[in-house]
Amino acid sequence: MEGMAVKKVGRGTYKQQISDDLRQQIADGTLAPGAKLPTEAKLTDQYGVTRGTVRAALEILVNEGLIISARPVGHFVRDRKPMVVRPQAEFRPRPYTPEMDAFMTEHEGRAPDQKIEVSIWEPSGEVAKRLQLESGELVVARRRVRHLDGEPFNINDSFFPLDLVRDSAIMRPENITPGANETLAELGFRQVRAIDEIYVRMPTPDEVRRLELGPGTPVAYHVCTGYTEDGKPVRVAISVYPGDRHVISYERRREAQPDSEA
Amino acid sequence: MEGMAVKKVGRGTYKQQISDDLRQQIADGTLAPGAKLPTEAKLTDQYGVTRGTVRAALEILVNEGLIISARPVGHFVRDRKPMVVRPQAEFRPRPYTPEMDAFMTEHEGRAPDQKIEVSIWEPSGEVAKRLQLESGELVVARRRVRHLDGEPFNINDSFFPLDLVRDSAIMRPENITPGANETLAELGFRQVRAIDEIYVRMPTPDEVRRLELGPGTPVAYHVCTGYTEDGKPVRVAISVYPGDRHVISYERRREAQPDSEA
DNA sequence: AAGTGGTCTAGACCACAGT
DNA sequence: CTGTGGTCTAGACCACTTA
Repeated sequence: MEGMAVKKVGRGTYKQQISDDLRQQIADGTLAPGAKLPTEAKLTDQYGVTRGTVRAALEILVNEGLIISARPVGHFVRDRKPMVVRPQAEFRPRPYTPEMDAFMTEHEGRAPDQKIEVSIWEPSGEVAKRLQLESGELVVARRRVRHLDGEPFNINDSFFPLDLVRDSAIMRPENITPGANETLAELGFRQVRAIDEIYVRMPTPDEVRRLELGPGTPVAYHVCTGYTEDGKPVRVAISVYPGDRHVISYERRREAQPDSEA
Repeated sequence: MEGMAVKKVGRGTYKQQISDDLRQQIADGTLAPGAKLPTEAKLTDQYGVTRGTVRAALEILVNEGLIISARPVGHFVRDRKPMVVRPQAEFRPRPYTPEMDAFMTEHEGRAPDQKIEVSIWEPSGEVAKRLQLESGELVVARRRVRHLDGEPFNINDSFFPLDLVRDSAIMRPENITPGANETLAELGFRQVRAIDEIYVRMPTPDEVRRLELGPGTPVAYHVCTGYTEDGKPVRVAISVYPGDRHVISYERRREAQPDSEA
């Protein structure tokens, strides 16, 4: 039988030994993707520890994103990237076709639910700093969650200084067909420069809620700040990409294959 | 007093209420970066629950990467990006200066420890698939962990089909000054195309060990596959970037500020 | 020596799905 | 109903660092 008793035999704590054992079974296919793990009670017997210890071991695997807990049914091996997602997505720092998302999505499925929430906000410190706002200045937030096949796919929030866009199309919750950047340009704030920052981190509870994330799912956090000719920041776009639903992928041609000599 | 008893008052489980409370204190600066949290015993008193429940709450924050546990000293608010790291790093899909890393690092500090482990491996499924190897074919692995100021900074492993590079400079553990790609080109395998894939996920235990990662630290996982003119894959480079030590950052100029209208 | 967090046990009650 | 995982309690022992 797999999962023999663990007491006194191996190295490390019990929960480590147990999670290592299960992780190995997942890696070598003994526990295939989608397979149901033994119940906590069974694992308790097999390994000869208490339920709490078994749960601690399972929690490790949950936090690694290897298994999920489907509430009163059991634990299951997670489908690694069962994913719809982004084959051949564009990742181009430089303009190719205007109005193209730096992380433009090629969806075979549909992407409905362009519900955009427009509201006036006191900006978070992060946004205020990038827009160089004095304390008390407000921003217009255009917040949306993009969906794909009914599932939340990513977060796409944009922030503009309220002073700049008051009464413009940007403040209306409809989709802006020419694009917010074009609207901004018509208001006299054409962006000529942008700084992109990409962070990798665990999601906030708010992101967990909006994207319906499971445990063990990190996100890529992309902040794009757009500047006008004279260096004034006029727009901050924040995108959040769940790690389990996205692969950033691109292709390079010609000579000089980077990634350094190793 | 902050952290009043939690029983029966708020919504959600106790550990949720407690972690929410602490998270709020971290967000609003009541608990500044680097600050020490109350001991588990104190929190136990303050919230009126058992130590196990307090620990469950703290574990949530640890897994979110908000706090760290410095073993027998206490829990501390994590310094968000206290980081050396990559201001203005290049992120250029296209060649600018040859031999430049797609994720080239600008280090103010030093980057010693270019220890490279060269070994002959049975390739993992991931590598074998990308190199289109038959089962049984071996690869040469050049594995290294780059350090910055003595701390592990990222993983940089390259894999080449053994047949192609046998007895070449690639099999020697020294740094290859002209670059592995140049060496490969001299062997007749000039790369003209590369496919990059970037995943965001939690680290494997192996990565945790090599990079000395703490809990709650996701990684960006970058796979670069290089192809010759006739479409033969000759090189797979795998880089792993800890989320707590890297910011991928780049700047764009000129018109067309992507990131889509929102 | 004292105090910290890390681990484990033993037992209890709950909400929720499927039978 | 039964069985599942989710939560919580109460108490114990340990390893480690610091004073």
